[in-house]
Amino acid sequence: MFRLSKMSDYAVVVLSELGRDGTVDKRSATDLAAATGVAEPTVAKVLKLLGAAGLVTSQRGAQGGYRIARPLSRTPIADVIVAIEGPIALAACVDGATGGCEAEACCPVRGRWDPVNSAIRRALTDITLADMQCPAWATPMPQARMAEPRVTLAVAE
Amino acid sequence: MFRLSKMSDYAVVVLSELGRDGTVDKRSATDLAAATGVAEPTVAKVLKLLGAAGLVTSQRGAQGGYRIARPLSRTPIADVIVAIEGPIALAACVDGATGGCEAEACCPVRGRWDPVNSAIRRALTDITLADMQCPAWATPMPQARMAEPRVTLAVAE
DNA sequence: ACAATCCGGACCGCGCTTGTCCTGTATCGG
DNA sequence: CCGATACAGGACAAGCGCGGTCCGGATTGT
Repeated sequence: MFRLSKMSDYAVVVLSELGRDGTVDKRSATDLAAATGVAEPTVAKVLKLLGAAGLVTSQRGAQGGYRIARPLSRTPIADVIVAIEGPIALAACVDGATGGCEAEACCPVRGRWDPVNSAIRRALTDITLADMQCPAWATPMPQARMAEPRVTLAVAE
Repeated sequence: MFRLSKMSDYAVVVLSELGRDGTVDKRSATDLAAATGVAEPTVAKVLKLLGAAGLVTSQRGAQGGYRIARPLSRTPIADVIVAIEGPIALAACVDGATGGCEAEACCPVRGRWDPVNSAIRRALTDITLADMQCPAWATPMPQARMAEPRVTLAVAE
């Protein structure tokens, strides 16, 4: 599988809603939760992470809310994923995984995932959030089709 | 992160060892465990999965062992990942995730991960196991450097 | 100044992945 | 023919990260 966390999915949903057809309105977390159907605390958490990464700006206080920092077409998905999940890397032995594999006989293929990581990084920076927007329902949030055309995409199998 | 499971890493290590400089020798799981430094039960589990996917052939009984089905240059990493982790997909709502998100207000971006999945699939099929082999230590398994040059690869951050 | 409202950080339970072990089966050597 | 070796398949326990929730502090409008 590839287990991109569900949070990143939520982030894309929220950002898409927040930047729908170039809107720069201030939207509250509660409002976004209602519009996207995602639980409110979860939306708040996602927005928090996105704010820390600079993808959205926040306005506190009454009548406050969130605003997108850049248009969707200028926001590669890589940025969203990094904001939610941290640095993109494939290898298991990443960011000091408690002692580095095993002390003895350490990974013979250490660092060999680099070309793979680079390829994926490139793929993810080439696609922006705007590319993920379906022009059809870019306006009133249809919210119709339920659960059939899963994404899955088997490779070889 | 991207959380490619550690098992896939082991699979690459084991396959690389098994197909080192075009060898087609029969190797036992115990032998491979000793050569790679990975725990033997884990090696057995990985080899089992690889065998089910047809990436290695097995010979049971005394003097049995495993053999690679194809040279490393003909084995894209995508095959290995699919063998270990299952179909490659990024979205969270994959393979009937118990009711499909939430019944109501289902993912507004359903299916929008397709271009991302395609791009990653392409990147993973373009790189073979041979590309991950460092020509320098393709021969006697140096097993020297310990734990410094992590893979990590931050994207934007 | 008060109150409504919203952001920020901390916390905890659940599920998955990881790693191991055990039993059964097939093959080869003696 | 029998025993030893080595793979096959499943079940099982532990560790960890994710997901989801809550509460406190800050801020703005009235």
